[in-house]
Amino acid sequence: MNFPAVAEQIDLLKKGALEIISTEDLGKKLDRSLKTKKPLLVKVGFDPTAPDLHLGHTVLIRKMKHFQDLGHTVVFLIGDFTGLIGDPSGRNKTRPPLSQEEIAANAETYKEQIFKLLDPQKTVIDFNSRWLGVLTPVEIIKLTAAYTVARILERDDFSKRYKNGEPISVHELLYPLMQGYDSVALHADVELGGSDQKFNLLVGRELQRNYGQEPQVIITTPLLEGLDGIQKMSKSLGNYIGIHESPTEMFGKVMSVSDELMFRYYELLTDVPAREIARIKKDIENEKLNPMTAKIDLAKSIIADFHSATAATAAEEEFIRIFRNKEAPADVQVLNLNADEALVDFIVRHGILASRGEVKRVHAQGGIYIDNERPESITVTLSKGKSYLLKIGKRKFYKIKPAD
RNA sequence: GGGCAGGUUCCAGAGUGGUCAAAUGGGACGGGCUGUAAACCCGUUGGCGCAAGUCUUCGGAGGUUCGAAUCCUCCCCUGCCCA
Repeated sequence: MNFPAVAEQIDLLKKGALEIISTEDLGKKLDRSLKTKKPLLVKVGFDPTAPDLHLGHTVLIRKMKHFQDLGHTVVFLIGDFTGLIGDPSGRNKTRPPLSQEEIAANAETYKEQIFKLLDPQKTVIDFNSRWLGVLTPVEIIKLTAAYTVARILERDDFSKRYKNGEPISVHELLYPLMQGYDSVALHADVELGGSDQKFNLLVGRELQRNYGQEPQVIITTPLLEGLDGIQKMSKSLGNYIGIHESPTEMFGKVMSVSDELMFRYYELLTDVPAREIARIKKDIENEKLNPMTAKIDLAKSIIADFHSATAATAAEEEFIRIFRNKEAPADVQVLNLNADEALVDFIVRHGILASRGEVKRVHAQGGIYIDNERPESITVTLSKGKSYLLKIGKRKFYKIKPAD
């Protein structure tokens, strides 16, 4: 394996990374790997719970990919043992233990999702129950002796809970130690994680030192802002783009992102070099480039990652058709009409809008179109045997026609 | 077991006997503008009804009252404190 020069490697690894502890150590490790032709072992831990990844998660996965592209070994570690504790950061709920079957099934789901970005040939999948599950009590005591309570309580969420007099179970304190022990067991050279994982990653360093190993370098990735540009992308906030979404959905969602947030997405969700991003930004400021064009390119790049370049182009054409040319999309949902029916009734019956009141409202605001014209009244009759194009707002299109 | 604070429309959060379908903010939706589903501006945001109006809604069940989200009783749930 031929590795690129160290400086070049660091350049790539730095992009979109929040923090590297330390860049110097990273340089040394890369340098050594270059000389010995031995790839670095890069560890990234994931929860064993059913994954449903969105672009926020891919920031980290992309960083894994960077290591792979540079020829290093990436271990995708499923925390099936630590999952029994549940990382207390966030909430302090103990998780119900998952069965072997569930864990295996979740691992499959993970694979199917991460291999959209990662190279299956170069990805090692491992489970930490392999070594944590066989630790003896003596070994566990040795592990717990390697770290002090005061240090663990430094962790932000622990200290907050402690100060507020909220309960902290003893086993929760073990979580960072167990995760750190993973690094010992794997002899990890590098561990990647989201910025919220910083503390745990640092514990890995300490433990490795304690077990006579060279401490791992840690790289944290930032939390990606959601579509609103303010809160972090999450499923529960509904401000996410899921990696399973259709190209059309993805395209639209990317286009709905503010021009400002677009650059952030460029940085964290594409492999466009930092230099190039800066150029795009400048061109937009100088009005040499239309922000919309840049946003279209971004959307296409993201879609190409999870679908294909062809799908990306198709999504673009569709978008332009609908929003610039204000035409109907290529594939319009077809609804059948077999008897005369008032417009309102038709809309409500098909659940397009929730109630007659809502139809009334939207109509009053000029949001209902039949064959591109605003009907006088919502009680106009749709005649059987005829075809209509119904448009509600800017995005909902329906073709009404008799059943075949 | 005891104490305290709470449970309001999609969310947050006002409202403490009529003027409350319920302030305000967020979100969502619609319109305008635009090379973007950017930004910005305006509007809408319980059901039925063309409307007047009417029905259902403020944790649950009862009750007081001409009238309750607002008062009383019991119950359920959440958070914190004490034991």
